[in-house]
Amino acid sequence: MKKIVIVEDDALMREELTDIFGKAGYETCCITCFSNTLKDILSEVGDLILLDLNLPGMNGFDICRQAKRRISAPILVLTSKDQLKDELHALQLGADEYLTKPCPASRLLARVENLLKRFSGREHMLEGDGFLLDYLTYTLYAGGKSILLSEKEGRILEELMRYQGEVVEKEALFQVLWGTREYIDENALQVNMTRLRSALKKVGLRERVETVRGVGYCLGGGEGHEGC
Amino acid sequence: MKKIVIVEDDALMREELTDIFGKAGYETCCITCFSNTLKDILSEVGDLILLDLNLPGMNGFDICRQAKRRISAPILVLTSKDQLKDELHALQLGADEYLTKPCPASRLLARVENLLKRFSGREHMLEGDGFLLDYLTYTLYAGGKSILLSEKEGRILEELMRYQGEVVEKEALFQVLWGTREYIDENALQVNMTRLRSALKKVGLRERVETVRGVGYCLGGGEGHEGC
DNA sequence: AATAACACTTACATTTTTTGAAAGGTTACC
DNA sequence: GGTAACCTTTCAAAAAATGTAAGTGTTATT
Repeated sequence: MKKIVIVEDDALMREELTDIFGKAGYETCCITCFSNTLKDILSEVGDLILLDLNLPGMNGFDICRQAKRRISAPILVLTSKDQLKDELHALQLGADEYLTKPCPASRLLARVENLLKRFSGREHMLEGDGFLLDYLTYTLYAGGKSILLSEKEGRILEELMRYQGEVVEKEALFQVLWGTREYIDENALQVNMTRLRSALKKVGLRERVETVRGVGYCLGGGEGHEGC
Repeated sequence: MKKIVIVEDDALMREELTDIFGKAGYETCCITCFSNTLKDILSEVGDLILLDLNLPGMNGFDICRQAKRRISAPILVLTSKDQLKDELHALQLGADEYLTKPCPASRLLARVENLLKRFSGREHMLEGDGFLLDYLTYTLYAGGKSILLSEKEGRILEELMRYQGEVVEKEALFQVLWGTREYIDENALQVNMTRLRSALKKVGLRERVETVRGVGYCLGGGEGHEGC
């Protein structure tokens, strides 16, 4: 049973949505407190996020962008903002569908189903800037190609992607790759980093992994944006 | 450069679309003769199909459904049919997006970009009944899981999927796996078939590969439909 | 129901791939 | 220009994929 996470501040609307999806055979989960919305969304494991943009005291667009970076579930924005520029903005930030209220239940359901279908099999995908990683099999998709990474290569890339734009310390990578820091030669990490870089190069992703001397590594976007 | 296949009977509209996408950096290709539309669509290798539903002398819905079965590119329906039921119908038949005319160029472009992004990395996916196979890396997606198949397992499944519902002869599989029939023990195929089946079972796909005694193997749907 | 032909499964040996150690080269910074 | 940090290549050990072998199960025919 697919689970939908509903992020909507209007209690009445929330009830209606819960009802619609309940009847259609979905499990739902509502976020009702908006003091820590993003964290709450991330901690709920759902198959689709239904997001209102008009949330009390915060920017819905920001939530959309941040959530998209961290989770692989599709985001459907359902909002009363019916301006074209809002739609374009939301889509650009990573929303996968944009519907305006009022919206017939049948359309909503059809679009939800459509999204879920499109994303089926993608539950384990992390999105990077111009590429995708399946972090179960370490399959890397980019530039119309797909290649397999070895476990170590894949695990490194996964970690860098989860903190995209931030610096991941070498210590953290040791922990992730070997579960410990002890008895591991630093060179082992470097060798695997070299291998990852050359794999990335094979699919046209050059110069993505930056070295931060003395600290660790950082996955940058194609060209300078971002920065935590 | 991404290529968009435009299926639209109004010449003026066609010109406008070509212009819009051309300026946005896409390659376009228009189908102008509608005596053999489906075949023409299938023979064009594009990254996205832009489909009008009101085509002379034929049912746009049918085209949508048929095309979806055969190609992996996303289908965007752009039509003047603004009835909700048409939208639902098209989405159900496999359309990936549904927009009604008139549609601002910016919205069209945003949605197209969105679709292309969603489908990037899926160029090498074969669709089965309830599962997907990346036939470059032999990554199998099903039941919310993804696993890697070994080369032989993957190559067998790929072949069976390409002739889904039909019987694939053992001879054909020998050819596909080893490039020849000679000097290969039939048991080698059987062992790999066992391994494939157990891999399928791991992701919840039981009893999919049927044995046709004396002839070969056949990939059936979940339960009885299809048939050569 | 006995037989023979075909299909399936498991264990093991061979080959291939992944991985870390070693050694030498390169780069950034004082 | 010297030093510390990082990168790269090569090689050997460990892990995974694959075929062989041997035995078991199933089906069709008599």
